[in-house]
Amino acid sequence: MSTEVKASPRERLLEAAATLTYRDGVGIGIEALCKAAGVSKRSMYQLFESKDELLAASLEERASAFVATLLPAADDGRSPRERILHVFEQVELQAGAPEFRGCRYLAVQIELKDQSHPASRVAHRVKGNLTAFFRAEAEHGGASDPELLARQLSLVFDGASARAGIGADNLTGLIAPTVATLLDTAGVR
Amino acid sequence: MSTEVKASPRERLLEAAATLTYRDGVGIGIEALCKAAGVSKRSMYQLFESKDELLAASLEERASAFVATLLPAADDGRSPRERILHVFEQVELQAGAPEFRGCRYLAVQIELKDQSHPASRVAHRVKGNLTAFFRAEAEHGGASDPELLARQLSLVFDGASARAGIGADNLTGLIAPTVATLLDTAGVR
DNA sequence: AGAAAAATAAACCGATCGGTTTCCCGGTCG
DNA sequence: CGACCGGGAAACCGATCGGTTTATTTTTCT
Repeated sequence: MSTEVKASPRERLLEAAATLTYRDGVGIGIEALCKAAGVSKRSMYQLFESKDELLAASLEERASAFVATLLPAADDGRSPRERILHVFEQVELQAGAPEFRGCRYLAVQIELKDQSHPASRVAHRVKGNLTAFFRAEAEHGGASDPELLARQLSLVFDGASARAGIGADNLTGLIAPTVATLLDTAGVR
Repeated sequence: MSTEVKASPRERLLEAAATLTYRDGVGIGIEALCKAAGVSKRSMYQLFESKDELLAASLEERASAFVATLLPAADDGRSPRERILHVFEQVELQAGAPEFRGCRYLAVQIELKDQSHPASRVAHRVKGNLTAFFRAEAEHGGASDPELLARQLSLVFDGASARAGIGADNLTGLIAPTVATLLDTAGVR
């Protein structure tokens, strides 16, 4: 029993940053982050250049969990249509949790406004990857216009998670028929 | 020519608040708002109880312009389908402007996170009104499930403006076919 | 045990936050 | 003229911001 019974300061900081910025916004203070992580500011600034970099790194680290949670396994036997629907089933599932606040990557970009901010860049990349997944599946599924379908699905993804995040809609019975309609129209059976 | 050659301090404050919070976020300082409005903090705090109330009031005031810009005239001769499409044409138009940053009401709610914040409540109401418009038109247009269609359209509205606002998509050729697909499926010709 | 390295807590920095108060100037009255 | 008064400029308040530094403790290594 030698391997990592406890998380490293770095991991704890990334975790705290991800959790607290998601709940309270990027305006959360460094002091609060360090306190939550049980790490001194001094150590934090040896591990990260700045708050901006910590924020960007925490989004980066969460990216793998993001895709792991949403995307289906790379080679499961299911059809492109089923694989796409799987993503939205996961969104609806997450939206049920009371602490759900929408897609963190969208929220960070909206809060920061500055597209050149390191964290905004990470967020932009992660969202680009999701769109790329949709496009690949759309192509594989024989969509009439894979690029269009991918953009439509990304739009629905962001719209759904945003509206659920602000409590404007609980998504029940909304996502599945909407996505199905788009898939049908695109010719993805 | 006696009526309002210049805006009142109150109007200037509301305008400055709307402009600056839209560009820089709700974290913008009171000092900057007052400076931009050409009003002293002293006067500002005589006109508004707090920053929160100023923010809420500025959103409230912008609400009429919001609906005036997006919604068609109440009694133009067009069909429900055309009236719904009109809204999204306006969104696509606005998204072309370089300073466009997505729907301000959605942004405010995401930034504040607190749903009980006065400004969040105003935002929630305004968005509810838009959904109500969609629902009314959906009913009038004979949609098979007006409530579902209204939620779908709201979802597309928020998704589209959010993604355009963060520079993830320029919406060109995206909204019209998407909305048309939803309208078709709902049976709104 | 004792030197060396690392990590902590906390003081500190200048700047800014939302909000209050003081001061002072320019009008408008009697 | 002189008393008044609204409002602007700016000082001021305690709190917090991101970030640095000091001093002390804890850990590690020999």
